[in-house]
Amino acid sequence: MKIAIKPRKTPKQVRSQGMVDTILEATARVLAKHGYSGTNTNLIAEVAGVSVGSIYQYFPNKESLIAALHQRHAMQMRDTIIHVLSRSKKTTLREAMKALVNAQLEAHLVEPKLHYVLDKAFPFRDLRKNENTAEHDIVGQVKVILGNHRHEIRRPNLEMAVYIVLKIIESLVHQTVLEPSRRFTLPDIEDAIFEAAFGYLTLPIQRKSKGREKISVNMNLNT
Amino acid sequence: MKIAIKPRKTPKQVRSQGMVDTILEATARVLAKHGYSGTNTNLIAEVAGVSVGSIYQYFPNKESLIAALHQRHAMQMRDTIIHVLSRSKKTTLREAMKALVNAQLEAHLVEPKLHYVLDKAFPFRDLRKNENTAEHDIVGQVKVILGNHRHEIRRPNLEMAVYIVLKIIESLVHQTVLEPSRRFTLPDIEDAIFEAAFGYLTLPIQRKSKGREKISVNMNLNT
Amino acid sequence: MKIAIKPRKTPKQVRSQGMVDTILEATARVLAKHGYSGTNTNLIAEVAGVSVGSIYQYFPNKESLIAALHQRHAMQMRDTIIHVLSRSKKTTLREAMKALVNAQLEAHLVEPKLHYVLDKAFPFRDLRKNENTAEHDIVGQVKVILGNHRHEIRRPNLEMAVYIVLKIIESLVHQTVLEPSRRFTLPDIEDAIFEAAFGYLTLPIQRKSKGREKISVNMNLNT
Amino acid sequence: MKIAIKPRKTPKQVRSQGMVDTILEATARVLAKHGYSGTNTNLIAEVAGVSVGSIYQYFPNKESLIAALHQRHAMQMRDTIIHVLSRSKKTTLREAMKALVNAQLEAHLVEPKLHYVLDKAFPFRDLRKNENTAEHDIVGQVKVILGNHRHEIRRPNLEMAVYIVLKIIESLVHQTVLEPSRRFTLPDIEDAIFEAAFGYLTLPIQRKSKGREKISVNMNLNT
DNA sequence: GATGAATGAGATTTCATTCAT
DNA sequence: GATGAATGAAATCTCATTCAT
Repeated sequence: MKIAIKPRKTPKQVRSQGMVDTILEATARVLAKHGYSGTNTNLIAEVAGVSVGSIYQYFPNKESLIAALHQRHAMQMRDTIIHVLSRSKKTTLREAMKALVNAQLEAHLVEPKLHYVLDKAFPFRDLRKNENTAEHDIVGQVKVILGNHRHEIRRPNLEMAVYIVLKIIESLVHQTVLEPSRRFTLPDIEDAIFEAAFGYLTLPIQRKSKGREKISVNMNLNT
Repeated sequence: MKIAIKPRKTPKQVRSQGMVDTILEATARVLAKHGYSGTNTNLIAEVAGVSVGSIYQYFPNKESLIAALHQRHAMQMRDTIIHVLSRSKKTTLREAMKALVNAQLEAHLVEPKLHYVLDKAFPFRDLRKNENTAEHDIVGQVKVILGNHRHEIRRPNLEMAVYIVLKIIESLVHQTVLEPSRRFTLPDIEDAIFEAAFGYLTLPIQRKSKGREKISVNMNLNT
Repeated sequence: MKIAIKPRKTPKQVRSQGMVDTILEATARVLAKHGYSGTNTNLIAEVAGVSVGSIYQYFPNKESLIAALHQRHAMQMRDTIIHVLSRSKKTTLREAMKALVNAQLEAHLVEPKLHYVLDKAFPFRDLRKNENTAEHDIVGQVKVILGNHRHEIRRPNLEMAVYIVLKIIESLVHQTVLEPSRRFTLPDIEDAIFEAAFGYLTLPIQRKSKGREKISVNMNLNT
Repeated sequence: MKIAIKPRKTPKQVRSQGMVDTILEATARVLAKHGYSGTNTNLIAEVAGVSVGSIYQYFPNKESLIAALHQRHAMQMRDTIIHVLSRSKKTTLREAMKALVNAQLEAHLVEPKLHYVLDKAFPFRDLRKNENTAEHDIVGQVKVILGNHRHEIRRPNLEMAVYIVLKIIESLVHQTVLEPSRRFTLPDIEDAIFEAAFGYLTLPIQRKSKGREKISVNMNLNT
């Protein structure tokens, strides 16, 4: 079960980079069309108009191929989001949050089916570390923006506020994109996502109710 | 790809029911330990201490096996949540929401790795219908509770409020359980999830900003 | 390059043992007919009249299959040799050595082409350890026999004499079988092998010539 | 399976010859390090610091590459042995045989692992003809030397004596080099090899035992 | 009903060889 | 000549499913 994940070559020649792109593009198409378990290297090669051998010229195995695709998408998303955020640095918190929600949603709506597969069907492992760079960059940007509006925010811990706000947006965006509601329109949902994020940030502090029972369940995931 | 999904028989004999349980239990264990792509019927049979043939006695194929497991978990979760909600019908909105968050979290913390797989790596779309019964029940309960506190809730569309609140809680709970943060404690995250839900419900209405640009991306998932 | 070598199951049911035998038989036939590089699992399965899957039911990979065959042959040879030796325990050293040479030769002449491949084309690794049991048994028997005739033997170190005598016989037998001479008859070669072994054992000791230059080449094989 | 075996060209340019050497050197290294089945042209090219294409500039296929290496080694060994033998033409039989054993051993100790592969894992039968020139030369030299000491040698057939003596030495040297004994020192084994060869040559003739049963096994290798 | 050995289509991966640059 | 990306036939191996016992 232990498999190399890194790409076999990091090709720097123009020709090779084209090959890698072609392969990843085909992988994305196949993944989006046939789902994870319907995806196989021969099909990818065929769709890419390339021979199977070429895939293994650049990726040591199927997993690394999907991992690379995953990483590429994380990067693309980060770029989109960072770009949008940078445009809204000087606006109100409200506008900034709206822009953030909108950016996330837009980024995910580009290839929703692919996102679905990449996100849902991805055989876990902690390849997610690949995303970390991307996520780290996003967190940094958001922290700056929330910092700029510290006085409007009611949460005492800014670090946590950033974490939770991003999770709220990310989670709801995923839900929206992956299992779109038939009952509500996208703009309405977009508004709702914003309201959840903004509501969280601005909800007045409440003194803790004492005596409330707390969870004491074992959270060990390594069973 | 067209496969029967319903279990082959709905055994009522005690012994058979035991067999089915044993198999589902093993499936859960294997799924949790090896992930979706590492799960195969022979392994399940081995872990169950049963022969492969017996699996096919009760399930027409591998997919139906996982579907049954999925359904079982949805039922278990529904029961947990309904139970908790029923206890908090007459309290404040705040307390009800806290109870709801707590119930979801508790329900998911029981077998987090399995939840991860069932939720993330689940390759079917349509089988989700299985959950619908369960989800429908939950939605009904929550609508009653929110209805009981309609005056505190600022969202004009109650249907949507129920949908979004449940998604907020579900999404954040999943996130929390599947990729637990190392930086924040579980109680703090639990509070944050509550604040997101409660903040959303109670955030004062804002008149729509006019001229805001709207998303117009094609959301068609069937490419 | 690290591959499990042990058989996957050590089947004890009659049915399974038959399968394993069928597979090994087919492997031997294919190996003998097509050589190592012409041997592949599909061909073996075909020749065995069995499906590929069945091979992998009992052997984790191709190598282990050939290793098992190797081991089986080592065992068979040991049995043959031990049997012959046990019949000649009370004869003269001369007769015992003749019997030993004859036994080795006979054992190897059964399936010479297979021996060729198994011995020559075997991808090294130290799977040879499998043979060790067999070899150990043979060494033991020969030591007893040489011990019975200690007074006729001129070599001071009996251990070494056993080692060298066995190597002489084994080496020459291999040579004879694997690349049969077109110029000399088998009986003549058999006599010659005996004479080499017997000559070695009975050659009068010569006091070492001093000052002779010795080899000082580095024998490290792990480059 | 029918493949041209001769090198594609016999390059006489200095540069080309350097290329061929580089390739053969790399082939030797790879073969010694990874064994026959672990050897592939891409790896050879990489180790040689040369492109695969260049290999096919000089060798029509992989087999011819290994054949060329094989031939080169046979030549090198012949040169070493002929050289040593020529120095000991006028000495005693004993000294000559010791020199022969020593020469063989030395020649093989240079790259034992490579010898192992070339000797053991070599999959061709017919290519051995390449060696024949070399072997023929060696046989000739040894025949001269044994002829010079005909009176000391007890074997009636000199041709056969030469054949067997060479086989004894070659076989035991191979054994020694390929699977070095942990129990005996190299000088002791060297002495033993000499004793085997010398013992064979000088063992007094014994009148044939009459009624002894002879082998009558079919030696046909072409099954 | 239960069993599990057997199946074989199909997936993954390798590597000798070619050929455009 | 030299290069090495690309090829694709062929090899290895997997695993859902069947069926004789």
